[in-house]
Amino acid sequence: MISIDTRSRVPIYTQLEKQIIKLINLGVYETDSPLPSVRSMACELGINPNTVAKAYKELEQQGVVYTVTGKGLFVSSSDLSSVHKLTIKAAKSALIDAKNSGIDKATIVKIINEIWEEANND
Amino acid sequence: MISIDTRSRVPIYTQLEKQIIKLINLGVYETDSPLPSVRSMACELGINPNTVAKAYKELEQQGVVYTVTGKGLFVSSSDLSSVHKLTIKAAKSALIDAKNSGIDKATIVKIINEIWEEANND
Amino acid sequence: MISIDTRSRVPIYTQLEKQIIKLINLGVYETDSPLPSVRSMACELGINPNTVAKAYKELEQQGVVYTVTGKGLFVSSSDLSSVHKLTIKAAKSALIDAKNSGIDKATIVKIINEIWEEANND
Amino acid sequence: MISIDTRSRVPIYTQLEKQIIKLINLGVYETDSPLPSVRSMACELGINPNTVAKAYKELEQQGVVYTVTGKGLFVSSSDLSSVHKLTIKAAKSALIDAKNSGIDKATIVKIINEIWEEANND
DNA sequence: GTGGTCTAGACCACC
DNA sequence: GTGGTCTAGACCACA
Repeated sequence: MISIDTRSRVPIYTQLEKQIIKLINLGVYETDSPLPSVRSMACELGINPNTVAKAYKELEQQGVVYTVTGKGLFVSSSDLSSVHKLTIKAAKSALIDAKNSGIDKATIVKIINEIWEEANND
Repeated sequence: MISIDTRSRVPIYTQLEKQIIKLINLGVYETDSPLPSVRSMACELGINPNTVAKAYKELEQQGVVYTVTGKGLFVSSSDLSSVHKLTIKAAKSALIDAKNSGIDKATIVKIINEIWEEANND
Repeated sequence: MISIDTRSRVPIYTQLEKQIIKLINLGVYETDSPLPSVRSMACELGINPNTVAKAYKELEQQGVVYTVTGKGLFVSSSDLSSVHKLTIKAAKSALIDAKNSGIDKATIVKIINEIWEEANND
Repeated sequence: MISIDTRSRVPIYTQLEKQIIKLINLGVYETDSPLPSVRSMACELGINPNTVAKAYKELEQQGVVYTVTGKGLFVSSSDLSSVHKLTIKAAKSALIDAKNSGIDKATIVKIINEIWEEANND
């Protein structure tokens, strides 16, 4: 379910973080359920356990998950607000980038309408 | 006209690239007109000439500017569409992520209005 | 009477130790009276008996309780002064740090009042 | 100026963080001046550069220092408020610990008076 | 030169 | 079993 591109310039632990957040959003990892252990995740992805641990620790600092000593990492509840904040922050950053490139507001609004209209057809 | 934040995690040459593209959009740097020389730009911004050279080189690779040997760098007649496509693609991706997280369309629209309203004051 | 926060970074056995000391101070556990057995304590708190045993063992090493073979653990007649000395030493060290940082005495007094005022409601 | 106890149970990077904060408080590391580089600090203390990097990164997340890419780490200004917050937090934590151990408010107040009265004699 | 990332492998504390 | 810390050493991006 998680794919890592070791050749990408974006750090592996960052890729992991983003994909875990996505999976939490999609409900694959449920509130108060454990994430895969550092070792098993590392083994599955073929990367170093330290790298997984780094991603996990950052997620904990962001309030997305919490540690139970000796048991593992669990998805934090709190209405997923931490996750939402991160997602919104990322979107805002991309939009500011667009504005600074001189992209028209109308262009962006059009894109948004496209994205959310599809949802209405569900 | 160009401001560099040395404390930012965004590389200086990237900041420079983005701001030059913005200035071209605004018409400050006109088609077939020369950009400031590497040395003068570096001096003005108080940064290393190598850094300016790197930004210029990337802009040339993107087709935004072209070199005239012995004369300097000139703004290409290209409509920047290729550069914009990348930026738009990134923004779209972030927005789709937001939608998938269950974030409200209204929330996004509000953010967009915030970002572009500042621009209306120009 | 004892509450354990499994999510806390403070080890469970440490939480247990501190709360037992507090209860002895409050007179809930009286001198030469027995503490709950490892098993019953573990069961009541929903934690591992090994963890309770570890806390009990440390309390014994600190002289807070003593073992009567075959009967259990009893509250020592010690006045806890040795345990308190350690805590006071730690607090004093933190306060000196604060002073050296140029933090105002009033700020500290205010914090103390906040902390102990809650206690007055007991 | 910095001493590390590798045999202590408190992590090396935590010891480093605390001592750096102390040195900033004492004015040894001045605002907008660079900290020793990761490598030189590691060499001087006889520890691994990664460990130093970990301490530095945490300090940055706490807003105590900022990174200038390719240049190094610099002491953040902002009236040292970040540093103060950390120091106060540590003191508060120690005081709560003391209260929970059943230590009297009067005892603490006495300690505070001792500490700050010495200052008046300077 | 600087910090940042990653790996490999060791050891520890906690449960 | 779990996560946390530390080391040794490699490689990269940035200025």
